[in-house]
Amino acid sequence: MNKKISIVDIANALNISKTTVSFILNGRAQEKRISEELVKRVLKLVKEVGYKPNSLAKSLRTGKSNIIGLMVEDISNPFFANIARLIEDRAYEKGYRIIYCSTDNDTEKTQDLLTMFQDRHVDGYIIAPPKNIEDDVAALIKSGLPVVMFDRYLPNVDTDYVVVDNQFSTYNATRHLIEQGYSKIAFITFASEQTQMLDRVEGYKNALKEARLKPYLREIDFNRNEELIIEPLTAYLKRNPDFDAVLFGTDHIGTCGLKVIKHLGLQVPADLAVVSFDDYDVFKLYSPPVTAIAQPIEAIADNVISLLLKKLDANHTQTTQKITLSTTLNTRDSSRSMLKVAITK
Amino acid sequence: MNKKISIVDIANALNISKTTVSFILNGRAQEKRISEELVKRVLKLVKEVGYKPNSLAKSLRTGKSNIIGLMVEDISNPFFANIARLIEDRAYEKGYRIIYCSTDNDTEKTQDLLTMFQDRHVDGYIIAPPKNIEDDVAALIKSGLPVVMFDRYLPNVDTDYVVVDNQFSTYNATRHLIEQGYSKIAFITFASEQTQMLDRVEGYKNALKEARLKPYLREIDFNRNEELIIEPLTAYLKRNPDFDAVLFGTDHIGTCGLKVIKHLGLQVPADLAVVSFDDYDVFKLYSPPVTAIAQPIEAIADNVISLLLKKLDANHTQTTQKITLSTTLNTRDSSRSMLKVAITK
DNA sequence: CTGAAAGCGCTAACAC
DNA sequence: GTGTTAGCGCTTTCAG
Repeated sequence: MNKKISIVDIANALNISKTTVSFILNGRAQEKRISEELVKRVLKLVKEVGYKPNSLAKSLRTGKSNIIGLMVEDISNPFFANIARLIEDRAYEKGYRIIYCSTDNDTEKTQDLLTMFQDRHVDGYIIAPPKNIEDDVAALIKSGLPVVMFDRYLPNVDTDYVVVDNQFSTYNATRHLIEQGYSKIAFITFASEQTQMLDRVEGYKNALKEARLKPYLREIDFNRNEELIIEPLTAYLKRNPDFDAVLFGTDHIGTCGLKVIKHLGLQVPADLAVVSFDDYDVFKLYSPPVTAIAQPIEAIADNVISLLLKKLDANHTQTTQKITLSTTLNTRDSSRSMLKVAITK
Repeated sequence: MNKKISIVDIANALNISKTTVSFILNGRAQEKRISEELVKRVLKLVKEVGYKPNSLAKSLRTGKSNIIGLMVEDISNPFFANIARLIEDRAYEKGYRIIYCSTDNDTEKTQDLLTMFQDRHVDGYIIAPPKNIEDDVAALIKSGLPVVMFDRYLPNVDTDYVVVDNQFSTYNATRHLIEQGYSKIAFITFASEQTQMLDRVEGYKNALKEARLKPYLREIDFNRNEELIIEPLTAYLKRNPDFDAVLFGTDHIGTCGLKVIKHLGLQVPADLAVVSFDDYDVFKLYSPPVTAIAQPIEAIADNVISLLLKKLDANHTQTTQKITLSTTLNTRDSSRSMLKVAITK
């Protein structure tokens, strides 16, 4: 029923024109010097009948929607789910609605989604971009749409983004392992050509090079089926029983890694010290607790949304901003030197 | 640039009417007996210039959008995040896009979101309903919109839903604890008047009554700030050192519970046996592994989406369907009788 | 087979 | 101060 009431209906009911109603509803009554009394009558009727302007039509006309499109890699990944949630909250406070989608790191799907967002007249875009999406994003930006990226960025596209200092994070974590006396340190991560992964690999390698140690890098193809991650991981660890420490490149691979370690019956850190990127409950609750690189999720969300809101603001005369936040290495027993662990026991 | 091309442009370019173009684009060329040659020319041009029909305008006209609105309680909760992801996948295969939002169990926010979905001409709704939303959902259904609920349902609204057998699940889990020799069994969960929670409490109570044991129910108010869950939980456990087992009502409270248990230095299951609703990595990886009630996430997602697609289908002459799926109790060491644990060691 | 024209609900010049 | 009117881009009846 509500749905059928249009601005015309309420204009007719009051014997005025829909323009007047439109002005009043859009807060331009003053400006248009519409009598207060009329304004009241209109507002009253609107309340009474529960009239809601059809925002679809509005968007069609204005090109604005108060909706922000958020594209994460995979909403079932805790990192993205948490960020999404925080961004949604912040946006909601400011009167924006968020609609999100998972890109699955699939370029085609992302393009498709981008198109959908675009002709849904989304006002702004927050994207964790998959590969090969440069052109599409560049086109978006060129046509004046506000875009903010996070988690990773596109080196060849000049746009605002919020990322963490991936390179330093793994450098620092690796150094920590070295300082604790480990020397055969593997880095196991997902194969990816995206900035965040490349940087993490880089940081790991740098730390090892500095200490004149040999790197052992294993990149596993991502797969939604966990078995297909666990299997090569198991094989790799079995094939290299002499590793004394391992650094996992993401929370997901870290979790899989723990399963493998548990299954193989390895003692942490005696047989193998462990550090993982991202810090979640699994790591905190594991025995022993796992050292982890914590990303500042709240700060990421805050920065992303305020960057976007700034761009959404009428006077967007600013240049692009690239924000790099730092992570925290939460050291726990999984990576302490075996000596110290023995002592504290 | 793409954005500016409209159906008129392509009609003009070919010197035909936009009607013809529209027909061709909507696969009604045959029906309208448009020459194959023309069809080809149109399609070719469309490809060339990369014309995409503006779906906003299309929706305005047809009232259809091929978009499904999905409202979960909190997207950062793994249960909902996983379901959302699976539903998104299934829908995508069928040509539907999903837009999701978190209701936060906030009635007002949900109403607001519902309105947004509604005038975005969402084709169907998938909702994990918060309380006091009966009227709004009833109105939705009354106006002929397809609605499917999941995780919980509204007893007073006759609609399709997919839930799990909550009552039997906790009954079964509690019985398991009793069989393992535990007798002072607490049930700790979030305060809620929703069907899923009420059923879980009921199942727990029934099992205890059957065994003539006393129930110890503690309902904690939900809070986004984990501290405010951990604190009362800690207090409750400290106040009742004689509990020999505890059943947690959701994954979230289960995770918090583990933190508390770890912090208090309690041995599981010697000091306290543990079972939790929902089965996630944290429980599998904990030492000892935690017995958990696993919800059939894939089946829930499958059923939800196929129910909705069925309703979306033109001939929706069917009555409402209420689907209740069963859970699986994955028994692990956290709830084995202490005797057995000793033996297997 | 194809085209003219109405209209989805709203906004914003432009007139009165 | 208020009303008229022309679209936004598309679908669809109804005439040719």
